Order: sequence, then C-alpha cells, then structure tokens
Amino acid sequence: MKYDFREIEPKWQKKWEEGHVFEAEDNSSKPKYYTLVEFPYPSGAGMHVGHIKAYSGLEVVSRKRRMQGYNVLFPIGFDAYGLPTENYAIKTGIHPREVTDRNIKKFTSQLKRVGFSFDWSRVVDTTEEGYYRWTQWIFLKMFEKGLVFRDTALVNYCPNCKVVLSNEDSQGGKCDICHSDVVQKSKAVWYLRITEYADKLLQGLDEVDYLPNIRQQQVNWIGKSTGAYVNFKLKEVDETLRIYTTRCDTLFGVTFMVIAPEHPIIEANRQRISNIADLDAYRELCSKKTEFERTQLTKEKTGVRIEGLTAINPVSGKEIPIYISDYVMMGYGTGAIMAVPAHDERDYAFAKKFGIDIVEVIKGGDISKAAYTGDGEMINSGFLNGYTNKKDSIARMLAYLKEQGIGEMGVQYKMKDWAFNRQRYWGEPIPLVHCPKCGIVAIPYEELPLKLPNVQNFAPGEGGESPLAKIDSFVNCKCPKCGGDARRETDTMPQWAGSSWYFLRYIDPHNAEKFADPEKLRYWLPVDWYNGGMEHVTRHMIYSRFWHKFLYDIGEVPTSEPYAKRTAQGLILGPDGEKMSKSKGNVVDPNDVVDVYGADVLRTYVLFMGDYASAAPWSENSMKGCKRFLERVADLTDLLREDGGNRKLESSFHKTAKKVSEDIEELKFNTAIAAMMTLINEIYEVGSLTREQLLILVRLLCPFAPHLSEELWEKLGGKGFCSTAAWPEWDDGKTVDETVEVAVQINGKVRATVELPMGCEKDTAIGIAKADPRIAGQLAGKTIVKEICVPNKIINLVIR
RNA sequence: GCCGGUGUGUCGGAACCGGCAGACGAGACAGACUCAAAAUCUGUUGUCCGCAAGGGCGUGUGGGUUCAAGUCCCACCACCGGCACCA
Repeated sequence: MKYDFREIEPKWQKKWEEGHVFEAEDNSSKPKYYTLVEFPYPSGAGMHVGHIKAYSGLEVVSRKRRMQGYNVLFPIGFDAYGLPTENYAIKTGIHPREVTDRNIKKFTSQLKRVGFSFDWSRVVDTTEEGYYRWTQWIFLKMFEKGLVFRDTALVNYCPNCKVVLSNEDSQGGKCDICHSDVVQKSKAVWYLRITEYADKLLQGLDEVDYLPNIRQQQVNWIGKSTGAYVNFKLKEVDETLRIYTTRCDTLFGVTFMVIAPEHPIIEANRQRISNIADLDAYRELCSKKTEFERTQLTKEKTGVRIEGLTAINPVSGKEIPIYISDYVMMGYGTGAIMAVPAHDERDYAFAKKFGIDIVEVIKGGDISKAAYTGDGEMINSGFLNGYTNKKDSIARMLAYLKEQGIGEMGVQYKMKDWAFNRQRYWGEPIPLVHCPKCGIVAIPYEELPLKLPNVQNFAPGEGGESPLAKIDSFVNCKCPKCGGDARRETDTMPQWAGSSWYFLRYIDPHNAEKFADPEKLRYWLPVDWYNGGMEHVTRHMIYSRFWHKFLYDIGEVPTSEPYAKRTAQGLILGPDGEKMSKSKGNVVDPNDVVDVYGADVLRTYVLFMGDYASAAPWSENSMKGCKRFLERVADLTDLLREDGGNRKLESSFHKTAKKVSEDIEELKFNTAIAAMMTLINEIYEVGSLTREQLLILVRLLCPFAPHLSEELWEKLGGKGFCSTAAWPEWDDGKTVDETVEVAVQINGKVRATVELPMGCEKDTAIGIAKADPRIAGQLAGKTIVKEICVPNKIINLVIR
C-alpha cells in the first residue's frame, strides 16, 4: 500500500472526531482507567517537540487500555493564567484574554494534528469563569478551615517582575520566570498553611507508586527532621532563648549561641544591648544581601557578639555569649541555635574566628584540627558520659530536658508555608475583603466567581501593587458581614493555583453546581497514571497533593491521594545535544516535522529515540529510520498470501505481541517499537504473511502510529475502528520455539553453539555439546573438571 | 557537603533473576538500479593479530566473589539532575 500520510492523517482525525471515539463514558459498566498528562501553558511560541514526547507516553498507554476494553479518561486542557501572557500583553497592549484564546487555538490545532486521543469534550481552561469559580471556592474552604493566613514576613521578591515568589519559585535565589536575583523584602502576604500537611504529604508517599527519584525529591523537599527544642535562660532578663537542635545530647559542648540577624529578641532588648549600633550595621548589611549571596558565602563566617545579653547553658550552668550571624536563618527552626563548635563544622569555623572555647563531648576526632561530626563515646558530658550510641544519648537527654522542664522533642520541616499571592493582573482574584470593622472577610460562596475585571493597563504599580488596585469599581465594595464600606483584596493567586485541582474538573467539566459530581469522583478517582516533567515534582505535584488531601479531609473527594502512579519523561535535547532554547536556535517545531514526515512518524520517533525517562538529542536521520519502518509496514500488503503462515513467523507474532504489551506498561516504548521492527524484518525475510497476521501487527502498532494502522485496518476489512479493536492476545506457549541455540563454553569462553530441543535435559545436552567437532577438538587430551548446564541457556565445561 | 541518577561501538541506545555484550535505529563502507543524484534494495561494519581457519582484547578505573560479571560486592573517577550555612 502506498503510504500517503498527507491524505490518511486528516482523514482519520476527522473520522475519530465524528465518531466520538475517544470520549470517556460517564455511566459505564466497563472498568475505568484515568490517564493524566500535565496540561500545557499555552505560550505564544506554540508547542514544542518536548510536549509531544510528554504526551505520547500515556497516549500509547491510553490507546492500549481502550483496546483492552477499559473506559479511558485521557483529558487535556490549558493552564492559562501566568506571567508570560501578561508580560506579552504589557508589551503589546493586547488583552491577556485575547492572547490566551489565540494561543489555546494554536495549541489545539497542533495537538489535533498529531492525532492524540484526548477527550476533546472535556477541555478545561483555568482562566474561564466556570473554572476559576471553583478555584476560588476551594480557596474559601481553606480560608474557612484556617489554612489561609496573612503575615508580614520576609518574602522572596523579584524586583524585575515585581512579584512575591514562593520558595519553590525562587530556587537557587533566582526568579523562576525572569532569572534575575531574588531579594528579601518585608511584605504582607497571604499564605496557605501547607506545612500543616507536611506529615500527611510525607506519609502519603507510602500509598502511591511514584518513580523512586520522584518520591525521593519530594521527601527531601518536605525535609522532615526530628530533634528537640531547648530553652536557654538569659542572665540579664527573665526571658528564654528557644533553639532547635537535632543533637541535644551535645548540650554539654555548647559554648555559645547564634541567632539570626532578624531575630526579635534584639528589638525586644534594644536598651539593654550596649553595642546596638554595631548590630544594626550588621543587620543592615545582611538585609541587602540576596538569599543567593547569603547562602553562597559558605567559607568565611561573619557575625557580631551581642553585648549585654548572656545565656546560661542549662546543663553546665556556664555563662555563654550570644552572637548574631547570617549563617543562622530566621526561616528555619526558631531562628536561634546552640553552637557546639567541637562537633559542627559551621560552629567550629565561627568559634575559631571569634576565639570561642571548643569543648569536646564526643570522642573520635582531633578537635584541634577540625570539628568531629562522627559517632563516638560521650565525654565531658555529666550524666551522658560513657554513652556510645547516638540514639541512646539523645533519648537520655530528651528525658532529662523534659523532666527539668527546659525542653522537649520537636519536629521541623524544610518545607515552608506557601506564599499565595501575586501583585499581578492575569490570575484568579482572591475572594477576600478587608473590612475596617470586621477584618478579613470571605465573600459568600454564592457570589463566586469573583470576576476578574477588564482593565486596560496591566502593568504592576511602582510600589509593587497589583494592577487591580487601580480599579476603584473593583476595590470598593461592601463588607459581606457588616455591610459597611470595605476594600477588596487586589492581589491575585499564583500560577500554581489552577493546576492544583484540574484533574478533578476533567471528571465533570461542565458541572455548574459543584466542582464535580461526587458519584463521578468516586468512579474516576484516583488518577491511575500521571506523567509529566521532573521540574514539577516539588511544586505542582506537592501543591496539588496538598489541595487534594485538604479536599479529602473535608469530605469532598473520596481518595486521600490524587495520583496512584507518577512517572516522568526525559527532555528532548537539540540536535547539538544542548537543551532546546530559542536563544540557541536549536528548537524543533512539531509542525515542521508533521509537514514533512507526518504525525505517525513524529509520534513513533519521539518514543523510539531512547529511554523514555532519559534526555536524548533530536536526530533527523534517526527519525528517517522510523519513516522507513512505517513505509515498510504499509508495503506489507504486497506480501499477503493465504498460505503465508510459517511456523517461525507464528511464534514471532506471539513473541512480539507479548513484548510490545509488556514494554508499554513499563514505558519501554523504544524496545516495543524495536520488537515490531524486528518482526517486519523477519516477515520480509520469509517473504509472505497472512491477513490475520497483518491485522495483529496493525493493532500492535495502533497506539504508536494510529493513522496508518486505521488505514491498513480498513484496507484489510477490519471491523469498526482499529482504535477500538481488541488488543492482540498472545499464547505464552507459542512464544517458545521448538529449538534453542545454546552456547557451549570451555572455561567460560564460547567455543561453539549447538542447536538443542527446547527444554533438553542436562545429560543429553552435554552429550550433544561434547560431540560437536569443535568442542571435541578442544577437549582432546584434557580432563573435564566440572560440567555446568543451565537448560536452554548455556553449557560450560571446565577443563584442565 | 548531602540526596538521586548515569557511564556500553562512530552516534541514539539494547541486554530477563549473573548465562553467546552491542538487539533495533542511525551513520559509514561496498555493490545493484540510474546518464546522474535522491529514494529503494543487497552485503559488511566493536577492536587487534592473521591470506584463512582461528585466536587475543573489550561495557568509566582498580580490586574481589563466581564455572560464568555490563549485571553482584568493595574502593575510586567523571558527568547529569535536585537540595544546600536546615542547626
């Protein structure tokens, strides 16, 4: 058959659409399967081949599941709120709504051209009122349950984008959007109390099947540490300085304390501190540093001693100095530490620089040279002397602290609460009102959605306030509680809000009464398989798990975890092996590929190019190999014979069906395709095949190259759509050949191969092997010391 | 520094539970077809010695376990990703 993709691809895309072939059924007796891919941000640049790879994986799984008789939900949508669109709007004056609609249109047509089997009747757009109404609704539920709070705090602020960033969005001290340096700024911001869910998010990982590296990254991100809080009495005032430590058993070795420059105890004791001017100068210096600079200066320790405040070591009773230093962070623990210079590298460096005593409490190192951080016998530690096990000494000290009322066990997380607002226009309005009398008041649920007003100027204000602050008609309102004059919150939600629950909306996208019908949620949840990029593992994944767990706790969803299984695809690199980027000019546009090679070749190639989870460079030549493969499949129609059945081919078909079926489940698409290539190479060698055999191959190929498969299916008189035909079964018994080639080794080196009947007995096999002339030659005049025979695998004769 | 991962031909990459390393694809070389090129088809293609038969060496490095190691163990090196003065 002639392979004319330009004709067959649009033909089948149209037929699928008209036949509603890929739409999920709502009231089905079939088992369900929910496959989810990360919905794209509709950028102006259009789709990228990376999107194609990201979607092709579960596309294949979804198509296979349908053929296996599942009711499959494989939806798509658009995560359309976000800065790039807004920045583009500011530059061009075109409204973000218009830009978004245009981009979504572009993405839709590109996705359809590739023939993805998405359920297009369930498309979700996070910027639509019918959608963000429910984003606001969930937010209000969180507000109601006390998970939303406002705080003035040091926040990550991007001076270029003029927005507050969450920790997750400012990794490495760089703004995630524009990559400029993030600075610390004191600001009133909204937070979601995600830390309240830290433990649940950690424990939930045991219930799900995530790739190990994904799981590990989340564990690290949550960063749970178990330790103790200890209260240090101050000499001059009746106050205590509370610290957090993971090694409370080293308390006898504490010779000084360090607090973060922002620690409130300084403000509280200004009059008492004799060198307050020095402290202020140091604090001023720190506040100017970016987070990045602060964390990069790992070698040289700086700090200032607080004159006028002295702490007392609660176990030794000794007076110890207190310093401020920027190596202690206000955002972790209590913002204060007990320093044990003998057994902590940072404290050691600080003590050396400031000439502070170093007291050894764990034997094993040489503290005149360096801090010793290993294990060993406790010394100089009163009642802890002689302990050699860290666990025991910590337990003993914890008991003591509790008994004396000076401390207790504590848990800390690296994860921080989620800064949940942006001073931007293109986002969900936060449905809260500031009332001079009542404080912060939620707007009533019935008034949702709180619509984003239409504005002309999208630029943020110079003072970093939201463009919405300039719209009086939006800002001025009545307090829902007391009816008095009030002002609306003018910040909007961050980009990650809409994507935190979109997988729920797909289940019931047109519901105007609820975010989704509970019955439908019960049927479809959890998502059976979620695939996306590694870059979302610590942000979107954590956020959406948090929202879902919250909804579970208030009885709105039936499962505690949203995603049963999570995998990630690797990047597609440019032909030069570098990450694709506009500036490098190495970006491949999927449209260009489809124009020249067709969608089926593109789809097959992105899955064939390498291990799905690893990065691999684009190679047009390699793609040509996939084109040849599909052409050779199309040409198989020339080899059809009634008697084309050949014993060898029959087992090859069974083997291929098994291999393709199993590999798809493990995301090993490259070897699945290789198996089909091997099969057609064999068919060409044999020279003929039957119609039934070709129909098997066509169905195996269908998830990868569905247009060609449909065309062949139709040509061969298959019933209905190939896409809904039954997935080929295989017979394990028939995947086995009658004979096997077994390698015969002498002293571990292969010297011959012999053809043996499958399952041949050991003695017989060795007999045949010895009879082989080449083996016999080697054995002449030697003694056989050992004979090893693994049936159907190998024979090894050890001789002397 | 900590956590995770990777290291195999010229390239992308295969290899189940330890059992013939290099499947499949690309590239290269040779041949067929062609006036020619492209496309297509056939063959060769880890490396070294050899006319050949055959043999030696080969999965980042060094050791080890085993009849047998890309695969297991120990030590190290390089690269990639994430976190990072986290107390």
